[in-house]
Amino acid sequence: MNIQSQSRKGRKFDQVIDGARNIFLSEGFEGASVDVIARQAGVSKATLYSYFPDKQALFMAVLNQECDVQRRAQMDIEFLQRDVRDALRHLAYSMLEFLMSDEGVSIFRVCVAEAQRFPELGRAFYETGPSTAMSHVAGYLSTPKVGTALDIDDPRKAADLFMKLCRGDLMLRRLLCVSSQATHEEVSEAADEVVETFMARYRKA
Amino acid sequence: MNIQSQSRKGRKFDQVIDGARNIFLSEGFEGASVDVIARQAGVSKATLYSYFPDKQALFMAVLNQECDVQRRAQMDIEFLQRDVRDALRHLAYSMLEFLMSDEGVSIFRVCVAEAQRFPELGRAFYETGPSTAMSHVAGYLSTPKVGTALDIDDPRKAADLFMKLCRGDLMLRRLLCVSSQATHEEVSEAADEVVETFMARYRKA
DNA sequence: CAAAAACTGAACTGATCGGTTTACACTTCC
DNA sequence: GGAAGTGTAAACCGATCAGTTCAGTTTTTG
Repeated sequence: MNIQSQSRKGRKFDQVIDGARNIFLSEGFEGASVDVIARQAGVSKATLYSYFPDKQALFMAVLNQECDVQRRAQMDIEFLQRDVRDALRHLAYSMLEFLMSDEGVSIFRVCVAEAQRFPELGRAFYETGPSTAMSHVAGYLSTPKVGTALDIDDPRKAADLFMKLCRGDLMLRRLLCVSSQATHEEVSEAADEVVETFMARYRKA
Repeated sequence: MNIQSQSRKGRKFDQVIDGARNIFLSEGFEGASVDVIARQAGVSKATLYSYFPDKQALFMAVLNQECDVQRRAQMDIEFLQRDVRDALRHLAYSMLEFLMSDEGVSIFRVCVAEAQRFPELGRAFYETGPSTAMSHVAGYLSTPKVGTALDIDDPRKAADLFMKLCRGDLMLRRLLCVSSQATHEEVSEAADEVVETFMARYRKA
């Protein structure tokens, strides 16, 4: 796929990352064995170790890439044009869709689990994920258009509220494997509730 | 301490549980070695295995006990008497104090991390922890006294909102080891914000 | 086509894992 | 004081772990 990585790092680099992601995200760091990763990647263990000095480096490489994915998956631009309520609804919906997806849940789970063991990891995840998402939301909430509809004094605090509203019981149940993937209806309903509460908090006096 | 467990299960039962809790909560299931647990507990490995058939049973025993602690740590009763705003503030503060404590963070971290590997665990934690807490809050929000101050149609949904408001950026940063334990001022300020937003959402029309 | 580079499979190392066994010591209680 | 019950330390087991080595095969490249 990636020409640069193929020429610089060998033909099977992407395979290794993909296999490692699958295993790490479902088994965690300690739970994932290098032999299993190599088998899943369709690659010999020697090849794997020609790319990465050790298991920990491979782990960090996988999660750094996942953080980038997360960052790139952020909001489309055209929603800015819409009516404020519609824009917020769209924002809440797409955020919930990501948070509730298999990938979103897995990344979060692993990062929380290993944050103590790998201090850089927790910080990197927080900054590329929740923190930049919050900044984007705060940026949108600072636009004049939003100012005409809502009375927001502290956009960062307001953005924090918006994110909080997205992380409700639905997500908690997902994280703890109490319920499986939510339906689109549930997500949509949750998004409605997010917007309703948010606008109630910041409506013009 | 516990006479029953001493007589039934041997003198060092509580030591084993305590040591195991320390190690499991900081290292996770896979990361914790039985030898280290035994050393931490000040007990021989043979003794440990005379109490528990295997590592997994010990793990579940520790976390079942922790779930009980969590349940018992729930709200005092006398706050019901107060002014609604004060009561909610007290509720938010004590909930935040627990969520942000070393113990609260550790339990949550481990349960999220191992929920996939131990399906019963995630459910048990959810039900003894967040779910019963939410029920208690919902119960309070259904009282006539609250009804005079707020216009709540769906107490469970309102309780979910209340919990959501408690799990904000502050807790996320704690979970991901971005920042260490919060000051009482930060917690107190966060509790104020919880109440303000909650009452704005459900104030009488 | 030939040399260089990438990859393979399998054997291997030394360490650690969960769990068992053994031979011995300390309490407790009749 | 002598069992019976409880705990200990350390050796031990087979399995698995992360990581290395190597002789040989495949792919790329010029």
